[in-house]
Amino acid sequence: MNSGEVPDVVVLRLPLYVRVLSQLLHRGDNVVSSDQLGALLQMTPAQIRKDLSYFGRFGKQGRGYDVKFLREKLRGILGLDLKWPTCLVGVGRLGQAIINYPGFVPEGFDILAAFDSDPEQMGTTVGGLAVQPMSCLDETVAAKGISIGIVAVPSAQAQSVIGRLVKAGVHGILNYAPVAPQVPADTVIRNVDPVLSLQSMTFYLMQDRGAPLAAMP
Amino acid sequence: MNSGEVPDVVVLRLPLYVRVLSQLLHRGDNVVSSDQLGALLQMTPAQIRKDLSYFGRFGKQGRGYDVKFLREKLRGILGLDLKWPTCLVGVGRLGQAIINYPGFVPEGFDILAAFDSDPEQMGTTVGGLAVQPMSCLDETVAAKGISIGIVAVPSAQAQSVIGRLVKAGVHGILNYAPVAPQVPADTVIRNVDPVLSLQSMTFYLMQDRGAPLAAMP
DNA sequence: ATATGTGAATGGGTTCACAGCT
DNA sequence: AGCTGTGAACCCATTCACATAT
Repeated sequence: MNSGEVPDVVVLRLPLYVRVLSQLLHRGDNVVSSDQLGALLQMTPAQIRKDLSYFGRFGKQGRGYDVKFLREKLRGILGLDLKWPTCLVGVGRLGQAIINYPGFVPEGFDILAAFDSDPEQMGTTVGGLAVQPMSCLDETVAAKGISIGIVAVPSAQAQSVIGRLVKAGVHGILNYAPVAPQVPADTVIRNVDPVLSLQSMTFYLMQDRGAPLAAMP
Repeated sequence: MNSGEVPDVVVLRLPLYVRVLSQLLHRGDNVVSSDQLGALLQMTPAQIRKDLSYFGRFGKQGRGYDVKFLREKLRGILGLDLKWPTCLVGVGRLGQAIINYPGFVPEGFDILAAFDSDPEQMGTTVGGLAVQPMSCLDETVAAKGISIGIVAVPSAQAQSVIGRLVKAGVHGILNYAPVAPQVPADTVIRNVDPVLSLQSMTFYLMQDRGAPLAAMP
């Protein structure tokens, strides 16, 4: 077991492992090998074993990993067995889609408050939450112990909103605005940016003209 | 100039450069140095210069880069000066949010068709597009020359929908379903997965308890 | 027999540092 | 003088291969 620093790329892969293990559990599989996991995730068995070795020894030599056990361990390491109080800033079309997305809550990310700077939004309700003005942000974040902020405001406002969230005590930001915001070193930020994804995809699509689709017989 | 293989990480960064250059152009800046770009993107100047060197020599020694010129070059390399016919599969809440998102079209990604397997959706219109049954997929993809598919269906259907898109001739997939789909080697896939992002974030938030926020004086 | 856990080897991306151009 | 372009050095992640456990 390696108790040193864990590479960021490894941490990024852990949730993927948890997800596959959940699927296996659902199917009724009790044991998996790193070979099987590798096939499901399209990665080498060695990488999976190495990744896991940063956190402990979870397998049984000759057998493999107990699905339920490994899943619980990884969930604990990631803190997925906890509730994470979350808030949303920006309740436009995108914000509404986010708050109504049924995938966050079952994973422990409870959106407990919604904010918007538009006076017209005040008094309205989104996903069962009363939309609050930005002036309530500090108080609500403190009162509800909110540690994660989801940012769904226009690009021009994103940086300042993120600054306010951080100042209010939020340490994690999920940003949907197409910008590269600056945050303090002790703040974790993740950007959801489908346009960037598409724009790097087209590079490869361009090369494709006449790519090896299938060898002629 | 290095005409060999370009690392994938470099391609992933190019759209970021384009975006910053667009901002600079908008502000009226005509010239930038790799130092300035590095400060804006929080990366080292050396990395920016190295990245660009894979594609050519775009700067002027002693001066820096002409913003407009570099932006045009990078847009050309990525194929962003082209129109990319795109389709959407899945017009549920998420799909509707995607099709109404105003960020795709101005970047050249035109959603020209929408599909859904739900019979109740047939005949309805989403974002100005008539929702088509899945049986029309092959024909429409061919007829409109669609090369990119956006997948916003439930997890259980995602893999089969992606398979159908690929078979229909689509070479790029933007997948919103929380799964890790398998695609042929000549197909490019990008996953938009905010839950995974949050789940790797909590690992660091957990470590934070008592983290170095500021040194005591 | 079979599959983990892990040092060692490998490979690839980032940073350095300086030659070269303006 | 100032900043790019780039081989070389460095660093870190992945893969290998085998000792080890069941």
